[in-house]
Amino acid sequence: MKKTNDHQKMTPEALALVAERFRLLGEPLRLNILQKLQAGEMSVGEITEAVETSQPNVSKHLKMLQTYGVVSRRQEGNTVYYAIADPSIFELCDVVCGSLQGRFESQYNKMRSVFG
Amino acid sequence: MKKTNDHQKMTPEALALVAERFRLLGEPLRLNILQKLQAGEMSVGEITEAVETSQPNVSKHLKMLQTYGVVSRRQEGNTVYYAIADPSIFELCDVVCGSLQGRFESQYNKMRSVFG
DNA sequence: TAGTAATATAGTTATGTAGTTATATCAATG
DNA sequence: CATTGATATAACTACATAACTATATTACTA
Repeated sequence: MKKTNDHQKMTPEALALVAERFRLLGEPLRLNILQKLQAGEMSVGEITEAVETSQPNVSKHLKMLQTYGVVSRRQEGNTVYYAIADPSIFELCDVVCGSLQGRFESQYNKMRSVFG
Repeated sequence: MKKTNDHQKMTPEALALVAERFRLLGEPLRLNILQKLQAGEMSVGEITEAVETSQPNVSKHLKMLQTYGVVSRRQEGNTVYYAIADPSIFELCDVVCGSLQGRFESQYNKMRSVFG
């Protein structure tokens, strides 16, 4: 695992692709769907039941996620199963969670140093 | 460094916070600004010159980035300097870049296996 | 082949936000 | 204290998109 850190050389196109990926993950419902899928493959119906919105809405977001290669689609008879295709998204979530946690902790410590 | 993988237990609020962070990074101009700042602290004027848009637009995005704790703000006389406050964003970019690269490579290999 | 179930698409509305121009704030300087 | 320079805010426009309802597609089944 080597560090790259050569972002200075990112072309505008590459930058747009990265932004696109972030924007894809920047919707609570999509994150929610991905989170449910982390336990394993699910049908559209199951997903619709798990997250609380309409089935067409779920289908729309699933389509986006598939278009960008984040989930895979498998049809079996009448029902369609989606699954995580790119597990790196969970790595991303972990990093963000860590960052947010650190942020809240530092705010907490500031409060402690004032009140404690 | 331990693996968490307990996303099942994420509350809707936490999920919204994570999505918010992704959305913040999901704008090419903001990513561009952050990329420029990776070299070190810069004034608003310098940033405006580096990325190509109006100064008010830059100020607006800088404000968002600061609000969410991604950059810090330091005023010296008339000019204001911004700097990266949360380097984890570059880690995020690295992960995304790796994922995208893998995706293109696999498509490339598919093409090769068809045409080659 | 008619009917039903599962998923996808179309069309619409409402909301968010990126970018622009004009203006305000604020600090230095004459 | 008027002016200039640096940054921030306000008001606006244009566009993207999330969610909804209605409908279409597709596969199974009686």
